[in-house]
Amino acid sequence: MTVDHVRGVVVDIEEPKTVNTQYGESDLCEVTIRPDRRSGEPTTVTLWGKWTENAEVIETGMEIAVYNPDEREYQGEQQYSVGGDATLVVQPDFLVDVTDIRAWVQCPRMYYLRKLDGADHAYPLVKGTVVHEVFGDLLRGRDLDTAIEEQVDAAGLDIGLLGREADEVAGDVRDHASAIQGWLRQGTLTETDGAATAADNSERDFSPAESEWRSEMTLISERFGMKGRADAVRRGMPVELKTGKNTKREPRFQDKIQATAYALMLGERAAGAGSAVEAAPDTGTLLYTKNAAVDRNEESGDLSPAKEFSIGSGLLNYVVRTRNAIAAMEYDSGVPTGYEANAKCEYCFEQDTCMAVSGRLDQESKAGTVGRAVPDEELDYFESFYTAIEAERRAVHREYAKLWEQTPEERADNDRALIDLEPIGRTELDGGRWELRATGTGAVSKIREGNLVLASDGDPVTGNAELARVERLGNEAPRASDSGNGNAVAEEIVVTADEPLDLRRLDVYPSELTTDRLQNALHDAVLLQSPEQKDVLFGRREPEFNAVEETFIDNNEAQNEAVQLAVGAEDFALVHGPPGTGKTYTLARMVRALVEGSKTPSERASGERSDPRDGGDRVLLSAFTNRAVDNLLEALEDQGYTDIVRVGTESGVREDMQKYRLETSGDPGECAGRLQNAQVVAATTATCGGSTLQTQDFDTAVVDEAGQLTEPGTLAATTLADRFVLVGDHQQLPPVVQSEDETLSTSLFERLIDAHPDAGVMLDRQYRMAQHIQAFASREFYDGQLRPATGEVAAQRLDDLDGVSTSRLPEGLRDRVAFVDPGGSQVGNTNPTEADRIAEIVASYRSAGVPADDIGVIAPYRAQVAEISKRLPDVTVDTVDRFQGSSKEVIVISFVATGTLDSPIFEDYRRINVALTRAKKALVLVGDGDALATDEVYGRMVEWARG
DNA sequence: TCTCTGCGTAGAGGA
Repeated sequence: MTVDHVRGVVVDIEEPKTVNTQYGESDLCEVTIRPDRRSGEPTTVTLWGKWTENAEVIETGMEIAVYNPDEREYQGEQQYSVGGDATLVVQPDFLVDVTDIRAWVQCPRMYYLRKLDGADHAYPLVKGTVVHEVFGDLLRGRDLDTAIEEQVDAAGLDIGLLGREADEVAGDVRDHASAIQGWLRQGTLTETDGAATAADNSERDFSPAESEWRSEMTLISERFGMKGRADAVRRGMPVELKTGKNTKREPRFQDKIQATAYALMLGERAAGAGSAVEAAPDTGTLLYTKNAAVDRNEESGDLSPAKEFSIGSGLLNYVVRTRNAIAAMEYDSGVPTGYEANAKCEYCFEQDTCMAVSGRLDQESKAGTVGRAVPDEELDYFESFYTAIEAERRAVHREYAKLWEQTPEERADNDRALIDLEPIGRTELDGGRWELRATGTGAVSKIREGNLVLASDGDPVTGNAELARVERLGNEAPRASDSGNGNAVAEEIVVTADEPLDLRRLDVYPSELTTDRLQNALHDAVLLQSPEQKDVLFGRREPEFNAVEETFIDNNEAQNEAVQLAVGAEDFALVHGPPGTGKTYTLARMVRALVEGSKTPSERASGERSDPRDGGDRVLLSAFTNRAVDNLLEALEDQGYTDIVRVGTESGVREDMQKYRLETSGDPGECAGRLQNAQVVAATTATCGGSTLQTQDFDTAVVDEAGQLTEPGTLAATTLADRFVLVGDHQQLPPVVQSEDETLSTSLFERLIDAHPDAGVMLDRQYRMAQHIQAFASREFYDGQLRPATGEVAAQRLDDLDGVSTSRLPEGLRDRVAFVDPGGSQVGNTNPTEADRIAEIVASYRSAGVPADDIGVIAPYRAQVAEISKRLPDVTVDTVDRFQGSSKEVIVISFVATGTLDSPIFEDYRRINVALTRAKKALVLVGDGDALATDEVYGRMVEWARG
């Protein structure tokens, strides 16, 4: 029997050796694996020829897979060898980007520098991007002039930030685009059978046949652990557009490698279970548009920018071996050592960065080093965070595995996808995008409106798949066919995408963007910040403050002190804001004080005031979520401050804050000017880590909800400013971290507040909860220091609401805090009996006159949230995590668990702190009293609630 | 094995 592949964990590797075979001398290396699909008997895999190069980087413990192996039985044992048509894949679960393979081929150092340093804002990049967009438009049959005009307009902000003019860029783009168009016409001519003439191929009727061309194809390979996006595919063959100059006759090697990688993945799609190498297209095309642009201007002969090259098994396997080298190097996810370089450094444009990074990290490098190494504690810090971020990257890679799960059980368990959708239509939108519609089954998934998803015709890996944005996940009335079971709700699903397809499945698109930005923030903070700025981060110096006498808020001492501290801070200030303490109001007041203040803290301390337009701080306002950023803007607006620019995506920014949103398209000077002249810039931390805001700097960064941010996440904002203010509550939810690594789960806010308690102020008066509701949280989480701000706050009750009478409530719900044990039992992550009871409880409050809008239901699991929502369509029902930051008059909490509390969700007590402190006037806990009593803290909570 | 938001995706070029 032959198998299409073997896969397993490496348990032993022999030294490579050279042997004589019937074909002459050959290298071989024997690797022993413990296969994961067999009984666990060790199996020998022999690597032949060039595959032995990979043997040098393979370590025991790594996983390898061999496709189409030569198989033979030797002394009763199955043996496999990699040579001929077989392919070796090292660490198949580590997904390597095609552009990373390209970088590695240039120089392995380049691969690491890209990862650490991120992209800079450079004209060739912006121009290249615009040309690529125009290329895509031409393939979609659009008119050249319109395409250029629109795409240059779309890049307005980037062009403006580089100080360029639209006309100038349009001219440059036209040179490239004309070359493409000329070549496209030429191609159409030679391939159109006889009849066509040059005249027939006028601009007007030129339109590449749909079947022949496919632009911008997303490719994800399970088999090769590789992903990327091809510029275009023509008759199944990859076409890559290069806007750089290449004066050589031959295509550049790294460009060939890039196109070959796409060819390999196209081969995998074509091959089915067969050999991807054999099925791969045999030709690749590289379009060097600058050559043609130069030729045209010089009126020299060759107008064709295209260089074709043949793709053979040698090149395809080289791509796989390079990919393997990267995956193996990433196995221990260590900081690059500096020894990776194997290219010529002499002409390298990254030489300066390369030497600087090596110098800072105290490494040797072939290119040499500059600068002094950062202190040991910083090296340790860098290393531990680098490793932790890479562990997060691994977690993202594991999410990709969901894309190729195929068994019905796996698919049913997959809450990262919406499957079995029924396509109901598509519409072409302005600008060439498509709106795709389908009806869904109402299944529970992580996918939400606004998310970026992979939309497909049913199979996201081998089928037709496109990145898409979820526009609507609306519920409709149940379809007639669903009326029997009563709980399946058909929903209309609307997405937008670049290309049309039959919408049958949506998958969460696992993006490494966050990990990339965290890595960049770490690099910027440790390797680029000045030693003085880093002193306070590494505990070498206490943060300094100037005394500020001015009163900013006159009815709340702690709030006033917080603003004074922030205004007087030379390095940083910390504001600890427990639930309902007016954190957002204080923050807005603080931002106004910073903006109005004079330039230096010492000047501020002496009370001098200069013209706010040129004297005040330039402030960066940031938070982890778009919602938190928009809440801050709302508070600023409420206080009459509107000199704000909000940077972010259209789908991320709340409707009423769109008026502040920075337009990224339009007149370059206007776009850039708006950003550059803004006194207050607001954006999520992820956006702060992006290239747009990297062009900006600020006097003060103010970061809200800082307790929810990882340390590098916070640094993405703080590295853009001279000093920073962190506002948050480390007794509420910590950052969400997917990997086991604990390094990222403590926020910078928490670390600094522990290390420098004097640099922080705790807001201790809360304006939200009745006395009895806040009592438990105050005692358990805030040392009893959290108090109601006024007697009115303390004494508030439901009867205060118009038309509400608690006398109409059942006995057990009349107290401000109640506990209900409905019986029932946990089913998966739901508890239907509890959901029923919660629906009854909510109905009681409704009968007593409480509007639906004043009631909120909180559950630990999404599945239970869905269960309750079905019964209460008019009431806000959500997870604890998503309820953080808001509040309701009445809160009902579902605990789901029965018997024991063994789910990890109950381990972090901060989650219950958040849930309990959402209520203003009434709080009902619904759960299994016995299960809750098994834990000390939950036990005390039940005691308190039973009152 | 539970919580989950971000980001125009990835790639755009320089010598």
